[in-house]
Amino acid sequence: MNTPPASVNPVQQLENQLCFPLYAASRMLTKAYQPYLQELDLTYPQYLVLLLLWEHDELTVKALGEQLLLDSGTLTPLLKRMEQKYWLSRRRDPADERMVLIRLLPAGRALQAQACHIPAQLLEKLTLTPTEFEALRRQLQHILTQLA
Amino acid sequence: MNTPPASVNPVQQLENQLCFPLYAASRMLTKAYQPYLQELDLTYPQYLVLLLLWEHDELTVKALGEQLLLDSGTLTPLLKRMEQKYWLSRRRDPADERMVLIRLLPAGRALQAQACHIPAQLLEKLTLTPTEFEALRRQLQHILTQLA
DNA sequence: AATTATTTAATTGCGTACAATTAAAACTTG
DNA sequence: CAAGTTTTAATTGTACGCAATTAAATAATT
Repeated sequence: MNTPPASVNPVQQLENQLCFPLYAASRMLTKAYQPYLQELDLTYPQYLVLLLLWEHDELTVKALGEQLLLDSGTLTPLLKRMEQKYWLSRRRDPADERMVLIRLLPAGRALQAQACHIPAQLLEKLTLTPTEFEALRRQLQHILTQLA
Repeated sequence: MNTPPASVNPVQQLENQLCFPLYAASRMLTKAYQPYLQELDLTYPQYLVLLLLWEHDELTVKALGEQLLLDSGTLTPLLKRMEQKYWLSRRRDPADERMVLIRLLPAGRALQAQACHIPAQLLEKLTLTPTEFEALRRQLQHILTQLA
C-alpha cells in the first residue's frame, strides 16, 4: 500500500546489493577491533599504520598511502596524532624535501607485542574455516584489484 | 636490516589479514559509486537511506538505524541534510512522540528512476560471475551475522 | 640556466561514524 | 498514581575519509 508494486525494483533492494553488506561488514569488523585497540589507545586506521611500520620501520607518507589506499588528507592529521603519542616520528627526507619519512619509535615498537594476539582473537569471532577465510580474502582482493 | 627477523609476525602482516581487504574494498566500492551518485547530489549513505525509503515510503529513524546499522548520531544530521533538499520529511509520530517518522517526498521518489541503473553499472566494474557474487554476498552476510 | 611540468604533503571544507551524554516520552511497577 | 526504568532521538566531541586546492621541492625541457 505504501509502495506501489512497480517501484519495487529487486536490484534496488538493500539485501540484493553487494555494496551494503561490504560497507556494513567493514564497519562491524572495525567495531569488533575496538575493545582490543582501545586498551592500546589506538584507532583502527592507526593500527593499520603500525602494522606497516612494524614490518618496515621507516616509510614515506606516500608509501603508507599507497599500501593503505589513503591520501595525505587522511594520513597527515592521523600521523600527527600518532607523533604526539611518541609512537612515530615525522621528518622531511634530507635527500628529497618533498617527502616525509615516518619512522617507528620505541613506544610504537612496544605496542607490537601487546597487539600480537589481536588477529587471532578477531578471527575467532568470525567463525570462518581456513578455506572460507582464504576464499573471502581472495574475492575481496579481486574487488580491490578491479577498483583500485 | 630495518626489520629484525623476530619481529615479522605473519599474522601481523597487512596482506594476511581479512580486516584490511574488507576495509579497503568497502572504501573503494563506495568511491566507485561516487561518479554516479554525484550526478544526483547524493552521498553513499544517503543513497542507502533512499534504497530503504523507495521500498517502504515511511520509516522511523530507529528502523533505518536497525537496517543500516547506524545510530542517531550518524542518522540525525544526515537526515536533516536530506530534509533540506526536500527528498524526505521528518516529523514526530503523533502516537509516540519519542519516534521520528521519515517519509519519502516526491523529489526523493524522483531520484529512484534516475538511480535505477547504478547497481548494474557497478556490478559491471566488479567483473564477478553470478556465482562469485552470491558466494561473496553470503560470506559477508555471515560476518555481519557474527558481528552485529 | 630559465621555464615549465611533475611530485609530494599539507590544508581546507564537508560528510560521515561512533562513543558518550542528555532529554523527553512512554512504560512498568509497587 | 508516583517513582523509577526503558526507549528513542538529539547533541557533543573526536577521528576519519576524501575531493579540491595550495605550496614547496624536484625533474624535465628547451
